[in-house]
Amino acid sequence: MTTRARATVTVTGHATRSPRRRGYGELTRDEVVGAALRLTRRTGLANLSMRQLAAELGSPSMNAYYYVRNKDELLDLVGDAVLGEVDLPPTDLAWDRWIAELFQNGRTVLLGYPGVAEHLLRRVEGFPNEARLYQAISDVLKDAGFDTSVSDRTQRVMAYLLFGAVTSELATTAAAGEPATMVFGDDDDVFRFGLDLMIDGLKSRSGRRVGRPTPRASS
Amino acid sequence: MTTRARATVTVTGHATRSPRRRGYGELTRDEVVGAALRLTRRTGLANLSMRQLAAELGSPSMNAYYYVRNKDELLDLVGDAVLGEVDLPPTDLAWDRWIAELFQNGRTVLLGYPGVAEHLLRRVEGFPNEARLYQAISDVLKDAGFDTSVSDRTQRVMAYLLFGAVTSELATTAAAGEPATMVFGDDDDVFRFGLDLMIDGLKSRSGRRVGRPTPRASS
DNA sequence: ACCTGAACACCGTTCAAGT
DNA sequence: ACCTGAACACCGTTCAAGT
Repeated sequence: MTTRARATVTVTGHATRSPRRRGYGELTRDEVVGAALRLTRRTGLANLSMRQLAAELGSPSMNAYYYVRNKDELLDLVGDAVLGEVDLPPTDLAWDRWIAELFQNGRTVLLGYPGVAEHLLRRVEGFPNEARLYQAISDVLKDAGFDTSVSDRTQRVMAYLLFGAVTSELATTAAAGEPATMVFGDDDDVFRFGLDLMIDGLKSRSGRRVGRPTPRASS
Repeated sequence: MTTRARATVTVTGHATRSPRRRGYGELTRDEVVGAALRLTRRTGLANLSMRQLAAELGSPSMNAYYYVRNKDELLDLVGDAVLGEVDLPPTDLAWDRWIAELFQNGRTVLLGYPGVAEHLLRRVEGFPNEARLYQAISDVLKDAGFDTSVSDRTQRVMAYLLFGAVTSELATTAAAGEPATMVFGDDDDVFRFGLDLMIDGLKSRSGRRVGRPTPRASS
């Protein structure tokens, strides 16, 4: 039913242009999302307003609405673009290490965009980069011998852990003076612990495949 | 440093009074929180404004600010009051069943107050009802033979799962027409699955105590 | 001690009007 | 096709002024 095609925004994020004033017709949907990404990195999604976005675009008013139906759609695009920055671990890893690494990559990326994890918790639709990640997880878990019901539930449950952890971590570090001065290197620890708990739980399911390395083929 | 004592709000939630106009000096901090709880049940924390709160209190303007420093403090009180509605499972359960039941209780309660799980993700301070829950979890895990480093991390990680799951579930059911008509009885399934994964992971830690029922004493 | 109501500086969104 | 700027209906918060 969506008329306007949903472009696979692959904005480079930090690389895009600065607040310089635009001429007529020089703006694109990707630049709007790019500006939103920059703003999110700097001040967090919670402090991103359509008016600040206009300022970041060098536009005197609300023409971003020409490229985006409403703010929520913009945030969806931002969220999916951020997911696009999450690298897939090398395919020759054993499934348990692959999963752990993927979600740790996800955490690192999301910590750089305050508020995005929180938004992703409320918006799960089928955006392209999200679909890419979920497909990859499915493949890996299937190769590891888990059936789709296990793999579907695993990815949802790990996403809850990831988004929940990042949201909470960002909130508490922000509450105690912005700089990374905090004692919290143990946030990493806690997240890793949660991941391990789930992975160990998976291993104890479908009994075998506990110690076996199971390196997967390249195709 | 906090001058005004933080009362252990134990508001009954659904039982408190309706929008009738108040006289002079009839308002209390607990009634403010009670009104906020009612509003949250009905329309969610996201749609709770200080002006609507005033209306719910039958007050023509912003006198709620006399009882609450700002909106965030109000939301903290609401959050902790909601946690106060979570019942502790009977102490004669084995630790793994106790944990599972507690978090399922938590999920049920939080699903009744849209937005509260999301708020709790950003605010972890030492409120009384939250402290009660965390203390209870610590005790149970300690009795089960886990050391404090495991138990501390476990409760954080399970809280992430709980708050993340509830936030996501509420968002997707809200996105598809409010009534509980959805096919999602499997939200329960997914959450239970995540809980089991973590509990199984715990069991595979400190090797033994896998099958043993370990009923705990009454003190 | 508690309550009022107007004010300030913001929001998201819409829309006639411009080029 | 794209951009503007004012307008609408909201926000959270503050504060002089009332009782």
